[in-house]
Amino acid sequence: MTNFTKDFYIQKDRMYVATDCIIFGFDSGKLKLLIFKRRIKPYLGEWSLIGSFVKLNEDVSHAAKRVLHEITGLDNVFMEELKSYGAAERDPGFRVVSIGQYALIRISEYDKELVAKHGAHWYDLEELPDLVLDHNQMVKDALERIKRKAKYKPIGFELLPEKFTIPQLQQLYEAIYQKELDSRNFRKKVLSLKVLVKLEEKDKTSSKRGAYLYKFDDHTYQQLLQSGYNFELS
Amino acid sequence: MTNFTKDFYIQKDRMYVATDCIIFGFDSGKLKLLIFKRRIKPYLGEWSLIGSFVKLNEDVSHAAKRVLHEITGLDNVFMEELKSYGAAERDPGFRVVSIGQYALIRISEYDKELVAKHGAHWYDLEELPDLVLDHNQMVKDALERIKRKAKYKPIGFELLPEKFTIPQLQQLYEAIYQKELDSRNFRKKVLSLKVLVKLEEKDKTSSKRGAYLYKFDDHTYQQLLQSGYNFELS
DNA sequence: TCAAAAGTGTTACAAATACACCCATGT
DNA sequence: ACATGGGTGTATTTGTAACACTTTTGA
Repeated sequence: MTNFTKDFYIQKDRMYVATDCIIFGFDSGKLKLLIFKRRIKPYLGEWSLIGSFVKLNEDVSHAAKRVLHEITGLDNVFMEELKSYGAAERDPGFRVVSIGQYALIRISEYDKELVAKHGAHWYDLEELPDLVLDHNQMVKDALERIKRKAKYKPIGFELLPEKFTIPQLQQLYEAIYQKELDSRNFRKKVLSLKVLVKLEEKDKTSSKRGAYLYKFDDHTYQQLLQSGYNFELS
Repeated sequence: MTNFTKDFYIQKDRMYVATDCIIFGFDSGKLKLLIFKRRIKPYLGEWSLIGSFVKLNEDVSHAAKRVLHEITGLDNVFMEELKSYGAAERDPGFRVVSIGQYALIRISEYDKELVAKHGAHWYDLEELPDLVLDHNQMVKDALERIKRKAKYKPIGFELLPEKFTIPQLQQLYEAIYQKELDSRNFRKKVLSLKVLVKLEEKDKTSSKRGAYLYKFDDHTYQQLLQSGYNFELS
């Protein structure tokens, strides 16, 4: 690198870049969020999303995955950038630009010990406490994103166990859209998409009769995508 | 701020934060992009999006507006965050996280002298040259965003003059969706949305008969939005 | 036997698509 | 008078929304 080039960068302002994870789960018919009580200053004792500063030699997306892994023990989780939070005064400590990333995890699979160790808790979305900084706004933005995205991408399945029942799936979409759906229409539509595989097994945890379990068939879904198909579910 | 707090930040990595603007226009039935030939190192002489480093005391969104104003003379332009580009090695000079922002401008309104002064040019989207760094990817991502967004938000009007004809509007949507639309169906649908005001004037630049000019009625649109309306145009 | 959730079809309505001709005007 | 783009209507298909009863089974 020439001196000229070096000068070009050297005179600019450098700042912290962080990433905050908005981690969603789904349990007992409700959307949940994983937040934690901060054990260090600043904001000791306050509720916060899970985040981290991005290291100089680390991709932003990697930082988010690292954080998520540290706290849940999970890898290969659905995670996507939400947006950046770049107001100059958002963090009174020092200038920090944060990249919000939302993750959808199967709530049954996370490492409970690890979560407890970090002082993290699953909260009902409706009963969220105040979070530090602009973290409540991040949650709100993430929810809206999920609501919209669920209409054209099968992201719902990321929140369910690998095997799930149609009523569970419906509950999930009702939680996301925050409105009730007609079970006949929902079943008709979701099955017409042809991306569910019906299993022989039944799940009897929520009824005596039991409901058939299904699996999401990602392979078929990918084929549909390539043939110009547009997933849609409302 | 306590010493503890200071320490908390001080030991972290600081990096440059930049913003790059993907500036779209629409002219002669085609989508255009405003790019410029760099006049300073690094990448002297190469084509690039317009961008800037974010200053320590400046909102990220403000930096983007500043850049856009510097180069086009325009304020109050539709601009929205696209996503961040945060790969560790994306800029070989030094670690730079860039926030991509896309803007839709009325191509008739920009300051031509200013644009020329900065070495900027409007390029047909299909004939874009290679751009520096990951800028081509940014353009691709922005186009996809616009394609999707145009289906549920009336962003198209940001690219047209205040007064426009239905055929112009259709051409625009054909350029965005990259497919031809049926003029009868298009007209029917767009008029059914009730957000266009028909004027008495005609535009005769593209036909002898002339086509009626319309204006977008943002007031009515805002009312529709609040009553739970969902703009849709395909 | 009864309570509780699972599963199933049909009809009415709305929206999307496909499709072809006349109109107005400047040259 | 003719070439060019502007403007209009209808029929068909497709998808969405509304709606109620029977089935299964554990307690």
